[in-house]
Amino acid sequence: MSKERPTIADVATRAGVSKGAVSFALNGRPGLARTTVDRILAAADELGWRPSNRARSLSVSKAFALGLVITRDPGVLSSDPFFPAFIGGVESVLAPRGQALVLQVVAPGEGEEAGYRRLAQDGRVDGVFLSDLRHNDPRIDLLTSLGLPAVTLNRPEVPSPFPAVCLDDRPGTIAVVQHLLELGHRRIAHVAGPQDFVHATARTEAFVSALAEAGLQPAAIETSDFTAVGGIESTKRLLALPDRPTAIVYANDRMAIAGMGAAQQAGLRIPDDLSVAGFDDSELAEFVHPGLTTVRADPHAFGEAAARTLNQLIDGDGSAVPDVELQPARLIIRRSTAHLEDS
Amino acid sequence: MSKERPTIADVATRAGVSKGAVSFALNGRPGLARTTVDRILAAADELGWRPSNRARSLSVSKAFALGLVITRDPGVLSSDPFFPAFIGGVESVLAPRGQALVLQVVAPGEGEEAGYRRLAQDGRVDGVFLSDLRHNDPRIDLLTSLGLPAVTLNRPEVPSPFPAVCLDDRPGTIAVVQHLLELGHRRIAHVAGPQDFVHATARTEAFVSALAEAGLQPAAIETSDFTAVGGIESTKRLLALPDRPTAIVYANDRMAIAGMGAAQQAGLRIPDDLSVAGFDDSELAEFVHPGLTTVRADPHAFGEAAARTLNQLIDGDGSAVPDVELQPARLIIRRSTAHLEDS
DNA sequence: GTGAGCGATTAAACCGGTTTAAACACTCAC
DNA sequence: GTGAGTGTTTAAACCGGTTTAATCGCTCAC
Repeated sequence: MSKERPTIADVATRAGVSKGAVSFALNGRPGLARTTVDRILAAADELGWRPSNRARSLSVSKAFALGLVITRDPGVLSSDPFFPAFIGGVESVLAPRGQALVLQVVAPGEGEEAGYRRLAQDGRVDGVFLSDLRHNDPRIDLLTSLGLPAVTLNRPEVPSPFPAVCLDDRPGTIAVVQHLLELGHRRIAHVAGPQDFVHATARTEAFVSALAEAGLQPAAIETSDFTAVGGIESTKRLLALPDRPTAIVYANDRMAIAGMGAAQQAGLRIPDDLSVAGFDDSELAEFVHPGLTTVRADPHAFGEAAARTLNQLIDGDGSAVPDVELQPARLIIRRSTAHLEDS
Repeated sequence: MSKERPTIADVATRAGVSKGAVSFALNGRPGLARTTVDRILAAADELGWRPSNRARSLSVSKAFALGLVITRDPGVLSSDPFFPAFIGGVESVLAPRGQALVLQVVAPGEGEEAGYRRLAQDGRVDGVFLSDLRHNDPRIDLLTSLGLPAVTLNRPEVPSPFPAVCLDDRPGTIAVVQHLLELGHRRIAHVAGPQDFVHATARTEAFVSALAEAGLQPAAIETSDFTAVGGIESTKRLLALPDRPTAIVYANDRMAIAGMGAAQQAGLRIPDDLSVAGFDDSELAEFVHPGLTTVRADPHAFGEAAARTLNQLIDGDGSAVPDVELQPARLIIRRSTAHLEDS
C-alpha cells in the first residue's frame, strides 16, 4: 500500500486505457463508449483518485479559487458583522464546486493596489469580489487592466464592466426615518459613514430624502468613519448643539452602540431623552441596553449571490452577466427608539 | 507589444541561455557565472517576467499558501474580535513571501473534517492553523493522517506532533480576579466558555485557582457558549441566585456586554450593584456604558508568530520547531468594576 | 475487394516551471 | 599531448493533468 497519491497514469493503467481517455471520462466529454467510461470511473474510484488541482491549474490556466481583498484597518475590521456572514455565503457556493477562497486583509491606502496585483499576477484567483465599493473606485480600472474578472458589491454610479450584486440599503434607512417620524421626532440627526463609500452615501441620501418627503431638514449630519471612536465623537458634537436632536440615526451599529454609551455617559436616558437607531443588526444590537433599533440585511445571501454571479462571469462565454438585486434591508424595532416625550 | 505574459523560455531566449539557467539564476543556485546571472536577471527584468505560481506549484509540489479553517457558526463568528486581527498578523508574514491565505468557514460539526480533507487533498495549502483548539482535539490525528503540517494555537495537554504557539490567558484572568478581590468582592461568579475548548478551560481554571489562592470558592460557575444570548441566560441565572454574586467574570467580551445589558435591564446599576469584567478587549468594550474592564491580548502578534512558526515547519528539514510563547494577556481596568458597596 | 465514413481510442504535444545528468570549455600537471 | 579536474552550461526528463491530431477497427456502399 503505497502512500503516494495515485495519478491519472495509474488510473489509466488499471483501466487499461490511455491518460487521455481517463481525462475524457472524468470531464464527461463525448466520444467515449459508455462501457469504457464506466470502467475508467470504477478504476478511479477503486484507487481513490482525484485529479491534482495543481496539474489542472497549469494546463487549463485556471486557479479554481476566488479572491476577497478586504481593505480595512484590522482594528476597524474587528467586530464588523458583515464579512464573516458574507464569507459564509461565499463558501457555501464554492465548497461544492471544489473552489477555494483566498483572503487578503490590507490596511487602507497602503498595499491595496498591490494586493489585487499580486492576486492577479500570481494567478491565485480567477476573479475577485469588489467590496466596500467607493465612488470613482480606482479598483475598477485596475482590475480591468489586470484582466481580472470581478463582481461589485453594489453598483457604481458610472457604468462598470463588471456585474453588480446589489443590496439596497435605502429602504431600510427610509423605514428608520419614517419610524422616528411616527414617534413624533422632528429634530433627527445622522451620523454617516465616510462619503467615499457608495453604501455610506446611499444611506445618507436615503436619510435626507426620507426627511424631505416629510418636509423636514436633517437636524445635522455628522460624517464619521464607522468606528466606535468616531461614533462617540460625532455623538458628543451632536449633543452639544444648541438645538439638540431628539433622535440620531447612525450608519452602522458600532457607531450607534458607542454613541449610545456616550449619551448615557452624558447623563441622557435612552430612549426617553434620545432615540437611537443603528444599521446592520449586529449580534450585540439585540442585547445592549436598551436593545438597539436597527436595520437588518442578509450578508449570507449577499455572499451566495456574489459568488454565483462571479462564477457565471468566469465560466461564461463573454456575454453579459445580469446584475442581481437582493431583498432589501428591513427595519428591526427594539427599545432604543421611543415616542418623543414633550419637553 | 504582446499581451501574453512572458514565460521562462522568453527570458532564456533573450538572455541567450537555456531555461534551466534562468531557473538557476532566479533561485540563486550556485554554479552559474556571476556575469551570466546578471545578464539573465536583467533580461527577466526587461520582460517584466515573474515565474508562474501554477507551474512552480506543479513542479515543486507546493501550494505556496497556508490554510485557516474557522469552525464556527457564522452568526457566532460575527463580531469575534480575534480572527480579523489574527488574519492581519498572518498576512503581514505571508505577503512579503508571496504566499496566500486560504480561508474556510464551516459550521461546527458538519463539514469540519471535510474542510481539512479538501484543503489537503486538493493540495491547496502547505499547512494549516489549528485554531480554537479543543481537548483531545480530533483534528490532530486527522491532520497527521492527512500528512498536513500544522501549528496549534495554544498547547494541547497531550503531546502533539505539531509546534504550538501559545498566548497564556491565565495571567490576565488571574489579574481580573485579584483586581476584584482588591475591590472587596468576595462573591465572584464566572461565566465560562464551552469547556471543550482549551482556552475556555484555561480561563476557568485560572479563575478558580486565583480565588483559591485567596481562600475563596467561586460563587458560581456558569458554562456558556461565548455568544451574547448565552451570556444573557447565564447572567439571569446568576442574578437569580439566593446569594447573588457581587461580581461576574465573563470568559469573553461579548457575553460580558450582553450580560451587562441583562443586568441593567433587571434594574441593577453597574458597577454600583454589580461589577462586570470581560475578556478580549473588543472594540466596543471601551465604549459601552460603563466601559468594560477586560483583558487584552495581541491577536495580531499571535497571527504573525503562528505564520512564522508554520512556515518554519514547512520549510524545515524535519527537525523539531520550537514552541513559541507570546506576551500574556493583560488587565485593562475601566468603569464596569468598582469598590464593593457595603450592603 | 476496396475505399469512404465514422465512432472509439491513443500518442504526443503542451502548460511553465524545476532538477538531474551529461556535455562542454578550459586550466593545469605530468 | 593527454588525462584529470574544475567550473559553466545545457538538454532532457519530470510534475500531472488537458487537448489536438492521428490512428485504429468497423461497417457499409459500390
